[in-house]
Amino acid sequence: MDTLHATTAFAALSQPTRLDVFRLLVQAGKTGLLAGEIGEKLDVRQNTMSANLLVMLNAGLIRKTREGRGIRYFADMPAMADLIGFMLKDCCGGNVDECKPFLEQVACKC
Amino acid sequence: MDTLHATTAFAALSQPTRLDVFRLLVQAGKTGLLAGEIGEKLDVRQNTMSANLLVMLNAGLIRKTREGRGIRYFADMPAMADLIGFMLKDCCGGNVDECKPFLEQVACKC
DNA sequence: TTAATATATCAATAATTCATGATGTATGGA
DNA sequence: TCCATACATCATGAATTATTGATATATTAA
Repeated sequence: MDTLHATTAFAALSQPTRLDVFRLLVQAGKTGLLAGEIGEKLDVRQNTMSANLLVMLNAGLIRKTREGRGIRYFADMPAMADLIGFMLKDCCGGNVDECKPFLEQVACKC
Repeated sequence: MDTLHATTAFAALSQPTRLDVFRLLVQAGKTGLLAGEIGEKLDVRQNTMSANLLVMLNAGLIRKTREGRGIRYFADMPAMADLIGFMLKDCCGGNVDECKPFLEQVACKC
């Protein structure tokens, strides 16, 4: 992870449709979603959705596999973990006490 | 946190100088940094830095307090925790086993 | 092979974002 | 009060990004 990869990823997340797509895929977990399902859920035209999915693919935020006529998309969780790690590297000046309440707030609830 | 706030925050992080600023402030912790110090460390002109700091302020990623002639900036860690929480809401389809390795990767090392 | 379905690509316009020079404002010191 | 320091704002042109209609490609079914 470097600044270029990170800014590209954040740019991909900085557009409402794409952020919605990413959150849907995060919630879908390993099941993922077909491109058509995503477009239908979010009420976005086919070519617009395709362009947005490509932006997210290029940013390394999502992955895809063909499935018959459709293409199934997944959130790339390790990539997201990398991104968060890069952003928060050496956080809080290395002070654990300062950092702890932050970590508790971030922790996943599932 | 909603999609508008989140996309605004990600847009703020999608530009190299601003991402560098945020990471510097994360590392600075509660000490923060003066605007001038930030510009000097990153070799960015005064008005460009001021504009970029304003974008980050408006995005809710950083805070500031006046200190004599200078202005001291800080990363807003609770806001960042909110943002990450919004992005990862109901992650992994609620499946703890699927989620656990992700959490371990994200965990702060300090 | 022909048609239908699912998705991707292309070209073009509209909108947004960026860095910069110039200038304005706030604070502290002489 | 006058000046220097520290930072913010404004206006502008250049570059990037987003959406869309039209079209192309890949897969499956008839």
